Amino acid sequence: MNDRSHVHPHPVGDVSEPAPSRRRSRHTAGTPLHEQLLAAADTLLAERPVATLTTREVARRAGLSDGVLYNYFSDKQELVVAALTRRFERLVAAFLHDLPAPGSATVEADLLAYGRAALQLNLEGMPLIASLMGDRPMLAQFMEAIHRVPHGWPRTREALVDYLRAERALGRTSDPDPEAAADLLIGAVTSLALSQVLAPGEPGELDQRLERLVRLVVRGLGAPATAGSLGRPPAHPHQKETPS
Amino acid sequence: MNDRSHVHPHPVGDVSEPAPSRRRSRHTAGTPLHEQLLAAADTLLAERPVATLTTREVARRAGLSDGVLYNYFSDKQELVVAALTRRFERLVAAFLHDLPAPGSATVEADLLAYGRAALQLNLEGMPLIASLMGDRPMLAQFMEAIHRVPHGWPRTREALVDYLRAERALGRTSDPDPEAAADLLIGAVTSLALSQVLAPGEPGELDQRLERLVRLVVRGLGAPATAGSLGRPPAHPHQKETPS
Amino acid sequence: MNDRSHVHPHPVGDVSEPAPSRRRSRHTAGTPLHEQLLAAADTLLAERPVATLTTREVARRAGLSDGVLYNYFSDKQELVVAALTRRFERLVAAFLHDLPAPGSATVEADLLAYGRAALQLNLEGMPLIASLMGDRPMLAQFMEAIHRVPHGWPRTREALVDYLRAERALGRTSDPDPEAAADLLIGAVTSLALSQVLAPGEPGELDQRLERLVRLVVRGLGAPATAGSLGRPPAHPHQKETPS
Amino acid sequence: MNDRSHVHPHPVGDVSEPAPSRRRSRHTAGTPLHEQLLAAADTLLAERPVATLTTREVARRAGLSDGVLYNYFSDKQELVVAALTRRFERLVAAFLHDLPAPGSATVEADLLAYGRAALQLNLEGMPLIASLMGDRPMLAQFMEAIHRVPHGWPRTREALVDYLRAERALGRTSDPDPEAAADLLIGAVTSLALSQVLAPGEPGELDQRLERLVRLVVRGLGAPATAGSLGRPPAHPHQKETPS
DNA sequence: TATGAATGAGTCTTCATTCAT
DNA sequence: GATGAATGAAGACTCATTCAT
Repeated sequence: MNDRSHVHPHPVGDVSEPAPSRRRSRHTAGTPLHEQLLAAADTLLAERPVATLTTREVARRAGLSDGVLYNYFSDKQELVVAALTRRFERLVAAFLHDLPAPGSATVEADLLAYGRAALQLNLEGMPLIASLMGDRPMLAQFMEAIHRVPHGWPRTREALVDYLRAERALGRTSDPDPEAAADLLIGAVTSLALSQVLAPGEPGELDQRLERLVRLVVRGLGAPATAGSLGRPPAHPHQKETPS
Repeated sequence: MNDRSHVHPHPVGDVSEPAPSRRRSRHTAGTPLHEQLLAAADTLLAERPVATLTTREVARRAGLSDGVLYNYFSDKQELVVAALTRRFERLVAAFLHDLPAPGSATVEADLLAYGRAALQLNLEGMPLIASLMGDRPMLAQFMEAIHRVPHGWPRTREALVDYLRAERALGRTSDPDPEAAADLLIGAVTSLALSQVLAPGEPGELDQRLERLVRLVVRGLGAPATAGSLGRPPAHPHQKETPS
Repeated sequence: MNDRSHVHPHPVGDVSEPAPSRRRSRHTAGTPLHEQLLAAADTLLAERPVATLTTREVARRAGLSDGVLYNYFSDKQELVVAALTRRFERLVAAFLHDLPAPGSATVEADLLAYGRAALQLNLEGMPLIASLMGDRPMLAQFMEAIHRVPHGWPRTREALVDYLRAERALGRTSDPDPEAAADLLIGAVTSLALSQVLAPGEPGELDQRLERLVRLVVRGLGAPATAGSLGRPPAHPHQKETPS
Repeated sequence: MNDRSHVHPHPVGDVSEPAPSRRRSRHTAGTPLHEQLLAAADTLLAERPVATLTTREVARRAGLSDGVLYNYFSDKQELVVAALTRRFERLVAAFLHDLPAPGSATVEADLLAYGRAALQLNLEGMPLIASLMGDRPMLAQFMEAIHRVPHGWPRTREALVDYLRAERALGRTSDPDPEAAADLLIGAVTSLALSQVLAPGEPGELDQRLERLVRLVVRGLGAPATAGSLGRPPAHPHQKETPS
């Protein structure tokens, strides 16, 4: 993890397997058709904004007929939210999968790993969430669903806070406020992802910006930056200035 | 500016235009219809996501007939993007209006002021931008429009970078990388706004998190945190309260 | 066929389809809706110019709801062109159905039979084609469709050319240029039909003019006119004058 | 006129001058604005099918405001019909302008000249008439207008009939039926123009086909074809056959 | 249960026509 | 008269949803 690895360590592509969802409006849950529909909506969601999906297209993608949907979901919205939720949970799970353990490597390297994973999560999750804002009822239903899951969305922040607390306990940082530090790093990553989504640019540049952010955060944490292990920060791409 | 000012120094509510008369009186006070339509779209935009606007509704809100729109805009999209752009520019203008000058107050207080303004900008601007992601052509047109304006969106980041460079020049910080610091603070604010928009919570809490973030950033900048000068977080920013 | 038969030997009136029940009974006798829509457009086309059809009207005529059209055709234009094409092909088929064989009867009688069939074709086909000229994209699509059919429109000219060549081979004419002769007769018929369509007059008169045309053509072909078999040319309808 | 001159001896381009039309619905006639509107509609008509004109476009083209139209015409239709009529009259006038006098040149050359003029008339007039068929009320109004003019449309046929009668009187033809001969030539030309309009092809080819048709007609008229003066008929462009 | 044909409300857009100025 | 802003009816097309089979 010390090298400049990809920003996509855990590409969360399309559908994997069911992960039996909780309860469904009708009474069917892990039914094959139920599954097929979710999977179809899921792949479609990977391609375009929620608002552009049509029930017919989902059905066609699932290789099913137009009407089945209503045997397994009360609504188009219910189907879409379910697919959205699943997709989101997969993203979160991938994120949580192998975060660096406190005490391993350097704090800076750990946070960089964390940041990269978070960036990946945001790059994929941002469009989902953002385009959901165009549909308030759906957003509401989605937020409700996402918070019902025990280790969902909120866990991502907690994980970082936990890490930062542990490092402080280990004496590797003198971080006065792990939560603020977490907000800072998460925020930076969110913002990076947002700008990338709004105006797609070089992914490489993204990583460079991330490194610089992490370095600054580490500095704020009171831990010595081990700059050497990451290489010198590249000259800023936007504005030429000689680093002091 | 050293005091705990509102998070809403320049509440950019709805349009101040003539409040379109309920029944059109064949010209509504000489106001060009162009303006009326824009204003109508603008107020509507303050209420709900772009995607939910219909041409008919905009017209009705403007107190005009269905077809007028096409006498002033080539498209529904053109009208909406224009309204969106205007709204956005108002937000940006409000943000840029009174940022703290380098060297005034403490760095921490300055940054907090900056952060609050940025938070306000994001709170109002986020829904606009986000819901635009569900409509790629429109997003493209909007991004183009927003970048055409000289002191628009990109200025917000530059303003902070400039501030940080100036403080470093003044010797009040030892910030090695003002741009990264700016990204960090902006990102955190963006992220804060996003989470607030997604799951509305106590606005008071928002400000507290902001303060802690700023404090940490200041620490990262190599300037001594003057925590005391910030005092208690203000009461709710949305509802009007007399500044202490 | 030697007598003065009607000009309408194969009246290609409206569609013979089930005469769409006034109120759709959820499937209308198993007839695919595709067919119903086509038939509805077809009958409408028999009544009025293409440009006056509306999707709603076609649907209503078919006893169906507004949107069905788009389950079977990608476009209003596609439906209309399909109906137009069908109608046209029926006309052509009727025309080609019983053309006189070379060597049968006299050349003059054969050509008169041909001319009458062609006149009929033109009387019905002209309004279809002509009003299509007001809609260039549709005209283009129609022309393409019409030429895709193997024995369609172009066959009508070929049929006459073939006939004339055969007669020459039989020695019944000394026609130096069968194609020009065909163009001449076809053209005259087209023109006759056009003037009839523009300013409807006595159909009987039309036939008289046709006979005189044919007689002249036969003369041009170098075959002896067997005027007797057709009776005297009627007195000129427009200007009374006894033929010398 | 003996050489292969252009098919467009009298290009009837856009508007010339007023030619004070008869009576107008209101009470204005040669008024400048009345004229401007007509001229604008006229030029527009030279470019596209009647059905695609909009009142606004006519007004803009005339450099006038949207509403003026209704001060000079009761209707869009009235304006358009007036413009159409004028245009048509110009075409007819151009056609009648210099027809060959009986006894001049050879009959074949004369008829070829006539044919070319007629072809030109048809090439320009066909689209006008044809696209009018898509609008029956307008067609009716147009036909009425066109027949009110003394030397209008019907004159074109009469002119040829007169010529043929004169030639017969001069003994240069033994034409048994000048009217039929006229129908034949006119028809051929109409048909040629129609096919050109439907499927635009080489204009040169058009002239060749015309020549062959004329030759055949001349043969039918009982006048010796003076082939030499026109050059050999080119091998048929469509189907290879050795001329006998 | 699965199908997919059918529905029809709702969207954007055009354009002839009117009428206050 | 001349203007051009405003109207509003009408048209094409989409798509979630229902329901007979």
